[in-house]
Amino acid sequence: MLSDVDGMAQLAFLVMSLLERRAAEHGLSLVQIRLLGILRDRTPTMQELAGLLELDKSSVTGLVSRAEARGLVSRTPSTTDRRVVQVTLAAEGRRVVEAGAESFTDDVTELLALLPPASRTTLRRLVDTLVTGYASRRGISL
Amino acid sequence: MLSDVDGMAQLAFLVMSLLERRAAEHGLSLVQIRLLGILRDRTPTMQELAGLLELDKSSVTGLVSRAEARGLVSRTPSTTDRRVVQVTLAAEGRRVVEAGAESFTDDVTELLALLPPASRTTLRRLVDTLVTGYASRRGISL
DNA sequence: CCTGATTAGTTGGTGACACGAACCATAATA
DNA sequence: TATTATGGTTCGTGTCACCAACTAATCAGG
Repeated sequence: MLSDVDGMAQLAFLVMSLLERRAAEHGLSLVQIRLLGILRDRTPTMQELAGLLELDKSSVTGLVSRAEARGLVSRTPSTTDRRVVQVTLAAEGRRVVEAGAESFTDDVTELLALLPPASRTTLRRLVDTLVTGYASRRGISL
Repeated sequence: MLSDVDGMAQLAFLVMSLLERRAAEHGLSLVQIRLLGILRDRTPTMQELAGLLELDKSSVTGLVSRAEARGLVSRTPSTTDRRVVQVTLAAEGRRVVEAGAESFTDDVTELLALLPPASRTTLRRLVDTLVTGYASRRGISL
């Protein structure tokens, strides 16, 4: 049996691989699909995106510019602080990220089918505890 | 509570983040630490590495060349097929990957401390089932 | 044994994407 | 009003992804 550490790492690589594959189907990279995922339910500033994606702010500038060039997102200047922009999902971006999410859901469902139903429920609980516990500890909004 | 899908994705991002941070401490990228991790217990060919890392073989050429330039790995020509090279962990590479693995183990241990001991055991079992089940299905050697 | 096909790995080109330093415009503070 | 801090961008540099094309070596078939 895999150790805790190897198990967590291997599972993470596996899930990343599924996500990358689905992102690639829409001509997107992993970080692009993460960006669009974040924008599904909020309109963060560049700084906030940098924090959420754990990237340098200059990386976020490039990432958002390339996504904007493809019509996936748009930048909205703040009305209260002229230094600030908020990033918003464009219609095309929403279409792409929803389609990707749907395919990825199929992949995860198929993966979890390796477990009996009761174990899936147990896993969901444990994963939720880890993710929300970790986010709490780091002061991150999911 | 997070859905199965969001939970798996968030957990994967979290674990990747821990790994990336530890890799960066040794001046390594995620894919570099993955490469060294693979080389801990085998000496694969370039083709095998391409398969394990799910990368184009030209990407593996670059990755191995950069690692070789840093003294982390070395290429050994095959004695049975002059087209083939096998990639081996060098002493420095072994030092780096063991140190990284140790730090990452600490991170994972701390993360799992969010769960009671019985749940950790349960999680390890479930994760093992998923990872080995998936590998079996894909015909992958872990 | 020779020839054509296939394979292993490399090279070159291209674009994405990471970071750090420096910059400009704007906001906040003294 | 002047100074400091902040938000985002630009520029330079290096990694890293893929694809096409290449070279050298191996394999299969006649």
